[in-house]
Amino acid sequence: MPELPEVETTRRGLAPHVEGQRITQVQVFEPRLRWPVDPGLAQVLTGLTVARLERRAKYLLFRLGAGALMVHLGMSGSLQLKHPPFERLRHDHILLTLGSGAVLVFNDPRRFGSLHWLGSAPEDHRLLAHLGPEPLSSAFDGAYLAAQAKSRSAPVKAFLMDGSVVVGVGNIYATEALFLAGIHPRRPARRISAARYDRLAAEVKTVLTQAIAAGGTTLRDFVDGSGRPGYFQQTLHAYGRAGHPCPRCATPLRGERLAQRATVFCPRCQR
DNA sequence: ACTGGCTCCTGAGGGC
DNA sequence: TGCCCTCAGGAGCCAG
Repeated sequence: MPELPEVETTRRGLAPHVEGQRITQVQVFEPRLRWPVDPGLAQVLTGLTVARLERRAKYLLFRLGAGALMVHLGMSGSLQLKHPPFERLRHDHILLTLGSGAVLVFNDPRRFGSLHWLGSAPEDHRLLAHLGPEPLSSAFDGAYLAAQAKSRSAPVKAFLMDGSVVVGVGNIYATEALFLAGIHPRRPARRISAARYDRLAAEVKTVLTQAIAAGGTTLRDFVDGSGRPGYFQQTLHAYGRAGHPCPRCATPLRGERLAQRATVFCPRCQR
């Protein structure tokens, strides 16, 4: 399920193959995604050239002139570069043919992903305007987290996964960062010291950086721009390991539901 | 200003 | 073998 490392892995893999390329054909086979695909998308994109492929939060931004094509992979989406002839697979919803002859294929079984055309000032779009800082930027640190947490009674895990606080930290990496920082996921956000937030911010950066280096986490269906899976799942300490011994103290890890999400933690190490 | 719950969707996996 | 049920989850949205 794509979180920030998976989206960044996709961006890095695709960028050299799409930047500078003209979009020569757009085929929409299934417009019913998280948001309905604009019926005019094919018309507006055709003929434009991709200047740069960027990422903001978990959104990919294909910069095209003054505008941008914004793509979200949802939780089962992938963008792959394919070379004709190839067989269109089930759930291949949208195909973008490039001047090079390669085809960018958007596949998404659960259709939680989306494509938007942002005609001008992309960062002002309602889906981007209220996002928090990037977790790997200098704007994100313990002091920032502590300040944000001041009036928050919600569990720290929900706080950490709130995109208006910090972007890109989904269930897997929130679970891992809290484990590494030794913080109980249910602890109210405002009841955590500044020193512990320093540690948490550092662990978020560490786990995301390592996951990017490993090509992301593939639990079921994530593949990068070339169809390759990630292998960070081999490094997970807590996520998906409920009932197994804690890697640190061997106490059985506990699995619970928190804010509609599967949550795993060590009842002894995490306070 | 926050918080928690609901919603979209398909496929995997377990039980029988 | 096959069917049915449950679960998984990103994140926008809404009611309280």
